[in-house]
Amino acid sequence: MSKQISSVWTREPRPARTPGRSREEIVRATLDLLDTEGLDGLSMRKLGARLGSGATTIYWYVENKDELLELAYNEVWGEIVLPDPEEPGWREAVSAFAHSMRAAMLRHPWVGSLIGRLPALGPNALSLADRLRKAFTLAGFKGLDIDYANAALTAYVFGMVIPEIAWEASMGGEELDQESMNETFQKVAKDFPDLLERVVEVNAKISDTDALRETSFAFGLATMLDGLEARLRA
Amino acid sequence: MSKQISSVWTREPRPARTPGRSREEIVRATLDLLDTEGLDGLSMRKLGARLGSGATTIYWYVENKDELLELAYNEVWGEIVLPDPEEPGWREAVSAFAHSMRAAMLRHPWVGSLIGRLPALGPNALSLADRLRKAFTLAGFKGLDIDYANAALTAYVFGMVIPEIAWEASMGGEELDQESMNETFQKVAKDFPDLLERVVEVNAKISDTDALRETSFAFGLATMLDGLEARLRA
DNA sequence: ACCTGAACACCGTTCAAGT
DNA sequence: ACCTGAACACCGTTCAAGT
Repeated sequence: MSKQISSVWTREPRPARTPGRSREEIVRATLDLLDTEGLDGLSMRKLGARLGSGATTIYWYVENKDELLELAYNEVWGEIVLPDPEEPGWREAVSAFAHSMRAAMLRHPWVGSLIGRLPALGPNALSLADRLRKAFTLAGFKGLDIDYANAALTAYVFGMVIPEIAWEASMGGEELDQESMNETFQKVAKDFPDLLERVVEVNAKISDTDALRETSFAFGLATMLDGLEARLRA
Repeated sequence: MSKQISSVWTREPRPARTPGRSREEIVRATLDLLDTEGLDGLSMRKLGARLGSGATTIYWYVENKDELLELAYNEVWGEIVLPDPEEPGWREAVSAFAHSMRAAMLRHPWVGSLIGRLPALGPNALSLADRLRKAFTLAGFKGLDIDYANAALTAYVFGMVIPEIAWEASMGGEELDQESMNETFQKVAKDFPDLLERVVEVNAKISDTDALRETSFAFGLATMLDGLEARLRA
């Protein structure tokens, strides 16, 4: 028993006699709290209250708050769908996976702050990695390239969605109309006239921010997949 | 004056008479504290102590802690280098940028938790976006494709490095030898024999984790750039 | 085996008061 | 104009004590 990574998943879980409370129940409440009140809204005391127990009861089921977050994190991974790559072809399967991953992250924006802090070692994350590996193997990748392709694709999704989440958060949940958007940029980007002009121009042309983001996501995804296909031919 | 995004950069800064203390000095101290003690190590009280003042003095220069973090975040963007794309060609310039961005993030791992929480509206981020736009314009991208290319590339870098940071953090600064690495995975991935076998195999072959990560980064970067070039030809 | 409340050592932020 | 300390409303976590 040498040094280990600190994670819920490296510890043996409690036998889970499940008398009244259970780890399952706690995770569900945690997810609830995170989804409604965000990462800052989650505290052991609030969680305890929601479970009708003392805050410190939770420490019986979980070593600390980070473990709780790892458990919740794992649930998000469980929501991501990867279709069977045999049937529609690997590119379609992987593309659907990417969109599903983006949707899951946007549904649970608090993951944006977790990805840089907690490792994804839960069964759901590993299962997905396993299936993604199979998709890329089927595509024709060999050896380490399978893992590289894996990493590259998920990295792209992470990297697109994480700043999306930050953007959403900074608007505090309120929709920003086009005018105040431009006002903000005028203030912020006044030393970068080219950039500013560009943003105002785009804003004028495209009113639906969500659609723009989706298009941008699709562009980069197609680009990444094209690149992967090119590597397959080489 | 309609609704604005909440950010340091949308407020007029203090006149900055700079008698004793200054925003500059505070930002430097903040960076110091973040780099040595991490995001959790930064508190207004500790920062005040480091500046030889009361904790609440900082609130004269900054509205709240998030603004402080935005200021620090901006500094990191300032460290990223983007070579003149005219000279070595856009692909080389953009590639150097990506590596420089990764290096800056690894130097300041706390950014990993910020990217999903704070918008990057500081002058350094905008200046970089401006220059990156120019590089992609020079490459031959037109209209919105310039912005899409921009987003895709930076997303890739973000997405690769952020989990790298999480991984590093979860090892608590200690190097993990190969054996305990395998031990960890055996515990965690016991339900995914293929994945497990693969990881152990790779670990046996490649001892230098840093080098593996760099290779993986280079692979995805090349893939993304290939994809972008393909789009240019289309 | 499970749950509790008190207690400890922290937080960010407000604000009246000082110079 | 700038800085202060006290105070408020929180935190995560430990631990002796309860059932």
